[in-house]
Amino acid sequence: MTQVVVNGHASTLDEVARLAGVSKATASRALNGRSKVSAKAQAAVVDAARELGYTPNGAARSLVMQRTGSVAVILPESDERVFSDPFFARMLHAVARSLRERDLQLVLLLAQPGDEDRMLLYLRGRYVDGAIVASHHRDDRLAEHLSDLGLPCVFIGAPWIGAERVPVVDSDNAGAAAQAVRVLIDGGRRTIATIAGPRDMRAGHDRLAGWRQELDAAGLDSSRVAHGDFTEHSGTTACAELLDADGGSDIDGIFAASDLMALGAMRELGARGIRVPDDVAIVGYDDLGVAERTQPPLTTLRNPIDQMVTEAVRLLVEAIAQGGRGAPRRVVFVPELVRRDTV
Amino acid sequence: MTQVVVNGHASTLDEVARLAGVSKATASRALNGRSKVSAKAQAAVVDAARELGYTPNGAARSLVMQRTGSVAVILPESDERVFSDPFFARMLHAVARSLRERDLQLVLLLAQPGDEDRMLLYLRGRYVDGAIVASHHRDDRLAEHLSDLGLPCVFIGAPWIGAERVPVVDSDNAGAAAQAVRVLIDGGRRTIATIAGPRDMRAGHDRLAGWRQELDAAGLDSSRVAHGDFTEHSGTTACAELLDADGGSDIDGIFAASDLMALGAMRELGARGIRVPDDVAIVGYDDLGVAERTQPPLTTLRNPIDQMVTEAVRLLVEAIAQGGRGAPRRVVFVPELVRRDTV
DNA sequence: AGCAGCGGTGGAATCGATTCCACCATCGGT
DNA sequence: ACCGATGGTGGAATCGATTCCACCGCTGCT
Repeated sequence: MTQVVVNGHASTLDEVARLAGVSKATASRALNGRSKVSAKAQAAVVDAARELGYTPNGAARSLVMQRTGSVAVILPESDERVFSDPFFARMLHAVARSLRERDLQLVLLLAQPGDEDRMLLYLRGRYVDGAIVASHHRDDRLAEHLSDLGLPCVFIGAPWIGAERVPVVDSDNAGAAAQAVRVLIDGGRRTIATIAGPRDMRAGHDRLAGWRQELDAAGLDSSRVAHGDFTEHSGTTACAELLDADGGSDIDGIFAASDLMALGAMRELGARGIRVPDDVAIVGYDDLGVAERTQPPLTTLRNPIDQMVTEAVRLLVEAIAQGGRGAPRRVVFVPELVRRDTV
Repeated sequence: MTQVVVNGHASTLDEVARLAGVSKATASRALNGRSKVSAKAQAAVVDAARELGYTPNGAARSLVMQRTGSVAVILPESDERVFSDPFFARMLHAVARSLRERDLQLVLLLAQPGDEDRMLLYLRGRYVDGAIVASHHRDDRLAEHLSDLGLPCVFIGAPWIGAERVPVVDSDNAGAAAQAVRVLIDGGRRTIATIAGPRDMRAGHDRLAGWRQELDAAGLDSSRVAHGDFTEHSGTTACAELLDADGGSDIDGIFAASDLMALGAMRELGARGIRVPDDVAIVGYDDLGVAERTQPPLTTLRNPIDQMVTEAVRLLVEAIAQGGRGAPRRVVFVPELVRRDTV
């Protein structure tokens, strides 16, 4: 590799052009390859660029192109959650792959609770061409802000506020929860509790609603609810709460709104000598690896993260190409039931 | 909040100035507050800016200022590892806090194994003012590349190659490992094994070296080594390997190079009916939360992540201010032993 | 009254790229 | 031999901010 002569500062296109004996215009054309350049000029420019270790200045380039070549992934979530929940790991992995294919740089913005303002400033500064937003809370006005901003964006999971103003890729949380309940009922269970997610999150809310709706439709009791926060520990606590409530010992089925909570619940059941699935059947949600490794392996609903992400990136790229015009679209995927041994 | 009239495009300083009835120069001064502006002009500009929902264009600004106001955190690590290892969570949390205090935007770059080139292109494009690099592998030439680039950077944990060319904030892994061994010896243990980290990572290598050196100094056997990859599962496997080797049943002390591996080892010991610390004493490494919650609570070495990060950010800001000149500094923190109940 | 000094101000240069537009060869066709 | 395409090229405008520098009108001093 012929290497770089830096004399203190990064080299500019002007220097490359001078060294190659052509104008800036020709140098730019030679490097970007859009327009025709003579073979001789082409070679001279490429050599000069290599010799000087030239890389275009991003600021200058995006100033004139109105494009930065990078997109933000925004996680409006405390960072403990981001790093403890396998959902995010899987999602980021998929986003990274998807963006790589399209030659875009991923910029991850961790939006701390108190820090939204700086983040918005960053986005309004047009440091990125667009944004993908995943999972957020009830009182979050991010959708409106982004929509006001005119910054192309796609939400993974519908926001509480302003969902109609932005493109959304979602999964049918309520339908999936109903599916889980149906499986439990079909397995002969009649007293079905749920360990629900946080009330202020879409996924938590909708899965609870689906559970309730399906039980009501079947004429069964839909009052046995305990809330967790999707973590294993909260699953254990919630399960204990359910079992200790009036008539808790009647419970013969549990729908947990995440696999981690299901795992926590199974630990609690195990500790009390309650057998799964003999005494209590249990269905989780997500299927991101944990479910296969529980004892026994967990029946769950596969969260179609990869598909959602692929679609989200497709929509975002489309929106960027259109300059943000075009009606907000909405795509919904349906989670698939994965039968294992807990039901 | 008076809101924003967007007529398709983001508003510019020129528009603000016109609306306020002043020149661009005065408008800029009023908004940045560096130089004196009359109270009247000041108010007019601020009002106009609010009315138009003005935010400076980042590209234009950093083009002239030679400064972007954001710094990259580079994790040259597969993203499964990034999201499964609590080390990264804690580190990012600390970095985010530290940067927030200094009004810098954090940009997280996940450097996939095959993706370094795009990342380097991004860095050479000067989209960020500096970079913090954490944890990386043996064959990684990132330090050299960054040094060639002239981009201010700080490494957390010394890189294998080119460490002398970049500022480094490190912890004394070898010294800490030696400390662990000493505690085990002082507790009367004589057959001390280690579950080491990956050979191709600094932390793995140095902790192993410290363990060996201290045992050699004490005239004890330093041949009982099994390697893991810092995860819980690998700890279980490595522990089984140690116990099943020749004379494995003599082992009465284990130093694990991470708490997660220590946890995995304890599970294996438990499964075999070997008591901790009665039969085998064990010391972990990291103390990022897991260690307090093991059964019994784990004696370990506290990885001084918060301090390292704070110092790294300090050094980086300094380097940015100096324009990257100044000799690369090196700061080393000493992990502290946290006594709990496994030794 | 005259002049230095200072708070404010606007015009113009600057950062480093892309791209429009005008221009000049050269070539092929009649 | 002339005329219109072409294919390449460079000068200059452009993107949107910051900042240098020249300048203006005051005040306050001698």
